[in-house]
This record gives sequence, structure tokens and C-alpha cells, in this order.
Amino acid sequence: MTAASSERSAWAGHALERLSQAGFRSGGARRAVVELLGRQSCCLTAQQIFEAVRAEGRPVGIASVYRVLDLLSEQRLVQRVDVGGATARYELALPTGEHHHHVVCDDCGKVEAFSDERLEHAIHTLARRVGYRVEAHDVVLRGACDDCRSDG
Amino acid sequence: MTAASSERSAWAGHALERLSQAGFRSGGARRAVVELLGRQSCCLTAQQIFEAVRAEGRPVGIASVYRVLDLLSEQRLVQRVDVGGATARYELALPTGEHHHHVVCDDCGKVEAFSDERLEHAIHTLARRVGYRVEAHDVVLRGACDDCRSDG
DNA sequence: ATACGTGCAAAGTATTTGCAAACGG
DNA sequence: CCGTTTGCAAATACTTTGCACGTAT
Repeated sequence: MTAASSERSAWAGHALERLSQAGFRSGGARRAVVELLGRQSCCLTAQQIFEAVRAEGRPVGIASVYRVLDLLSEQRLVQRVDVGGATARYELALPTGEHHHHVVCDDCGKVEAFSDERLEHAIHTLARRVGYRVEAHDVVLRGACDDCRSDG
Repeated sequence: MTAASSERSAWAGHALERLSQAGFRSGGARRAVVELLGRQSCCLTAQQIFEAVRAEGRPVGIASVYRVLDLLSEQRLVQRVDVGGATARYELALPTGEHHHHVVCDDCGKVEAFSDERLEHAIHTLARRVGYRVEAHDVVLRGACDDCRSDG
């Protein structure tokens, strides 16, 4: 098991505990979504989460998925990611602050993750000179992936 | 007049000429949107463009605004920017490639621009090692702006 | 002339909200 | 118990599409 995947397995428990400490109860939908998220290594859409949870036999409503994602975002337990297009994606915010960014294929829509130390450093430095208290950042690269380049 | 604003004043003419060369005609709505865009220094939503053009007394339809923006995006004359939320924003793609990124206030929704040489350099370098032919990139910082920090 | 551009209204998506019933603590 | 959470359906927000008409070339 890699360090990153053990972080992720810990996440679901951590998240449920934090919610509970903050006074939120844990009904079936909320637990199911949190547990599903805890098994992911990259971002999912609300629809994908909805389908995955239903596929496990838990008949949640799409509205509950959105409500759980909202709550988790507010609590900074997940990060909302916009890679373009109308559909938002959501992924774990690990307690360590470890994170990655995304590269999107303009052609087939595939989304992959990458991370880069120099990029993080540049962002961290420049965040100090904009007049904001910067609490999060997103970087999205767009282009053609290997597969689509050889096809087209 | 700064170098950047003279780039922008040139943009509308450049864009109309390129469209015309590509075989597109220039009706009233298209010209009105292009001219409005040419006067901007940062991103606008489709709704803002619609209202601004109508405010000038040109009764365009919102659908035409979207169609023009689509066309301009395809021709890489504007860049679509997603700063989160459901609403897309659009801004000039200058022929020089000169560009900036955005910082968004999570509280009041205000969007401002910044640019950073070191960030561009880091992105340019790392773009070479992901398996994509990277053609564009976006960076969004999120946080609380000065005003909202003093209020709340 | 004739194909392209435009406005309006209707249709589509993604997401949010109202509400009554189920449920956790 | 009592207020939170949930699923459903209806509402909303943004964007796209169908169509008849206007217009640039």
C-alpha cells in the first residue's frame, strides 16, 4: 500500500468524525457518499458518485449527493474542481494538504492528475503578493492526450 | 496608453478580419459583441456581455451572444475561463499570447486578474513532461479579498 | 439570389430547493 | 421525542437548439 492510498483510506473515517464533531448526524446517504469518496484517487462528478452509490445498492437521491458534497466542501473535506464544461467534479481534500492538479484532453474529455513541486512553490510565493488571503488554488492544463493525438 | 491596452484596441479589428477571412459574415450581433469584447481587460460572463451590448442600444438575443462566443472560442480569438460556479466567463485571447490568470473571492464572488512570470515558467516546463500536447492552461486562486476580510 | 446570421421561444443540462416522511441520537 | 437527513418532484440557472425571417455578400 502506498503512502497516498493509506492517506485515502483514513479519509472517510476522518471525515465522518469531523462531521459528527461539528454536530452533523450521519444518515445512510451521507455515510454512503463519504465511504465511496474515500476509495477514490481522483475527481468524480456528482452524477458518477450518484451512480456508483446506487450500484452498491443504496438508493440515494441525486439531491442528497449534492447536499453531501456541499457540506463536505464547506467543511473543506472535499475540493470542488472545475475542469471546464458545465459539470463540476469533486475530490478528497487530504488532511496533509497533499494535492494534485489536472490535465484534460480537449478531444475525448479524459481527465488525469499530475503534481509538480515547482508549480506549487511558484503559486505559494505569488499568493503572498495578491491582495487576498488565498486558501485554495486550481491549475488545469488542456490539450490532446497521447491516444487522441495518434488517432486524429 | 499602455502596451496592453493598445493590444486590446487592436483585437476587435484583428478578430473581425480573421472571421471574415475564414468565410464568416459579419451581422450586427457578431460585430457588436466583438467590439464590446475588444474594450475589456478581464473576463465577462455571457450575461454581462448581453446586458452591455443591449445597454448600447443593440437589441441582440442572448442566444446570439452564446453563438458568437462559441465561434470566437473555436477560432481561439477568445478564451473561455471557468472560475467555479455554474457560469462561464470569456476573455480576449491576444495574438501575442500575453495572458493572465484569476483570483476569485469566495465570499463576494469578485474576480480579479494577476500574472506571474515564475508561474508561467513552471507551467511551461512541466507541460513538457505530462503525456499531452498542452495547448492552454488556467490557474485560479480562491480566497477572501481585502474588503470581505475586513467586513466578516 | 441564396446561404448565413439573428431573435425569439422552447428544449436541455446541471444543480438547488420545498416538503413530507424516515431516522439518529 | 424532536430536529436533522432523506428522496422525490418541482423549480432554477445557464446554455443550446429549432425555426422563420432578415441580411451580407
